[in-house]
Amino acid sequence: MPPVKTRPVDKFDRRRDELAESALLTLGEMGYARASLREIAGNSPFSHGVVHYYFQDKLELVIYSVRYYKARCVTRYDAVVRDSTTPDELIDAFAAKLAETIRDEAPMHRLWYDLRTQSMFEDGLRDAITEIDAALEAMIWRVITRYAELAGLSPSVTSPAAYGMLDGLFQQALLAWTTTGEPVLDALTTQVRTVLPLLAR
Amino acid sequence: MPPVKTRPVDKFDRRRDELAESALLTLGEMGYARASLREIAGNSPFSHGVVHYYFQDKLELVIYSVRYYKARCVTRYDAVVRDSTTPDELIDAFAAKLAETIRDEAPMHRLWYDLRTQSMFEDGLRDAITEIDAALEAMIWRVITRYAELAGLSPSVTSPAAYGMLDGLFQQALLAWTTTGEPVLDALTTQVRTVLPLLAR
DNA sequence: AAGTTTTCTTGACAACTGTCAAGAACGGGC
DNA sequence: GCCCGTTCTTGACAGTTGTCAAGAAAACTT
Repeated sequence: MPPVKTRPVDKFDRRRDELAESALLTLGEMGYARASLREIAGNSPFSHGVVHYYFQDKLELVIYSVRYYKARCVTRYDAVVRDSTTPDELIDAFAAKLAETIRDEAPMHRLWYDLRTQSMFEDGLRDAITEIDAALEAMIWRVITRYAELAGLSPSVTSPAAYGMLDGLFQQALLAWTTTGEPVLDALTTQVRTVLPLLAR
Repeated sequence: MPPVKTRPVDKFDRRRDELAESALLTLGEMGYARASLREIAGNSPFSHGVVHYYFQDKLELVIYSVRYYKARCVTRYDAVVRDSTTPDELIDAFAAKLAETIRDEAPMHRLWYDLRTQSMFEDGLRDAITEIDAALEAMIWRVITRYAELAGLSPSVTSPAAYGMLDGLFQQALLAWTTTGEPVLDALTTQVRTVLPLLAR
């Protein structure tokens, strides 16, 4: 029974985070299906058996890991929303951040899409994925409403629709990035500059 | 050496199609990673060993199968494009077809998204996926340009952008469909009615 | 009807998977 | 020093995987 209350409670949690960080490396490189626990542990300071000391099974590790990552993610554009003072400034900053995160964190993003897709096949993933997806939608909606506000307009689409469309563009860019590389990021930037104004009237 | 030229050339191809059809059943139900060749063969009139008589390996079977399915797919909206005489008629027919295919072929669609995502991890899938994706984009573009034409307008976004956005909405609806069921299709229909007019001006 | 080629099944292979139990190593309190 | 709970490693388990070879069955040719 690992999670006893003796000693610092977070010592245990800190190891979980450490495991999660290693797991994300491997998961982002190989994807959910091909990333075995031995491979994950191999890219960590620990041996493969330790996983079951800190997590009940592989699924719990994966869910914990993606939650651990996405927790930092959902505030990615908050500074942009806060600091922009004109519609165009917001668009440019938003588009730049989108491109930046594809460049810097592509493995994490493709892992996210992998897990989200797997959740259509595997029930155990569904709840966590649904929850994170809702947080991402809210994150995008903050950008949209702020844009509309700065432009003196109001959104022309619902929150889910705005998220769906922008997520589609982002995913498309991510896909192209893994094959084509850098140039697609300019295309993404251009697309966002064209599309965002359509989402408020 | 199976593919010899003796006898009807298509006898061989016909079996491949039959295998593909069975494979699609299992792949659509379990996803790419969890659908084993034994399971695939189990849902077919054949035994597991026959796969390697008609295909070099699992990847070739999967690629052949998804190509086999998508070949029928990329013309799905052509009748809509051809027969619609007003912008609103086109939108309604298009939205209805989108909802219909989610209802009727959800397993095939989630398989498609599964494979497209896996192509970011597995090089062997990349080429086939890229090719199919381009065909899907072209299919959507025919809808968009026809809509603009009927409305006496011209598209306000590029072909990739239009595909990315609509694909995002579709994927979102598919995801919600597997958890929520029927009601999400109305939402999709509404979204398309809102969004399509934004794509021409 | 016999022979030949195509088609399919069976059974095996090596590798890999998640899981778990037994015990070693480590840590701090006496 | 010793003890005891926590932490980690090692090695094994049962099951699954893609692949392939040997040969049975079927189809076709002559």
